[in-house]
Amino acid sequence: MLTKKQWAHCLAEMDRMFPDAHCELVHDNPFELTIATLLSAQCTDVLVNKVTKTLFQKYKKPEDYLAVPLEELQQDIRSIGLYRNKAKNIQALCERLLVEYGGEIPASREALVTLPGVGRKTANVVLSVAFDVPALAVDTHVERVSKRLGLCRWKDSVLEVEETIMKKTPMDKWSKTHHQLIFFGRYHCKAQNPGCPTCPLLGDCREGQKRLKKGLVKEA
DNA sequence: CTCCCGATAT
DNA sequence: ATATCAGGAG
Repeated sequence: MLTKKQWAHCLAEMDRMFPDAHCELVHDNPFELTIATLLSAQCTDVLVNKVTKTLFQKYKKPEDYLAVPLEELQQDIRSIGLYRNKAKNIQALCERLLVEYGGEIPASREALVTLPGVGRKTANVVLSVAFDVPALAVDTHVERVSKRLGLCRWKDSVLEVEETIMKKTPMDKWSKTHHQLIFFGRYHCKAQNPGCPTCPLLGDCREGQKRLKKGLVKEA
């Protein structure tokens, strides 16, 4: 497992690698961010942004998503994948927003996770990005990077990963660290062919050291 | 645990 | 051909 000193070094290096890490889901308000994050499940944010560019011109408010047949909304987001579940969740979400929350996205995790299609990860994204509430969303990148580094255990659940990172990171850096871990996972420590040969974190990385001993890390 | 699912990279 | 992508629900 990473020591405190090693994690501090990782944070410093990621600061150098990705000083402007940020949310790459294009949005103008909490409602749009919630829709975009819901759509982003098992899909690249590039594809999500391509769809929401036109989607957010057609649908501005919850009422707009409920004014069309389900099949029409499905077609509008078809290229995203998982489009039947997502379209159904969006309409159910909008219905609940109008009935329970005056058409606005609630700013508490307890309320957010009760919304259709919104789990803990999406709730944490909305909380931290839209409402500036301390939270740390663990997505596929954050989970993979944390486990490769040895920041947490391989067997940890996403909730355990979240708790571990929060415990080991100052609260005022949760949001920045969250986005830096995503950028690091997306652009450097990729799922396929991780960039170990040029990685500034190789010396601290559990998986990287293992690969090094196996001769899998060739010099750049 | 399985299912949902199209687009893209490898 | 196969793996992966800002997951969530049953």
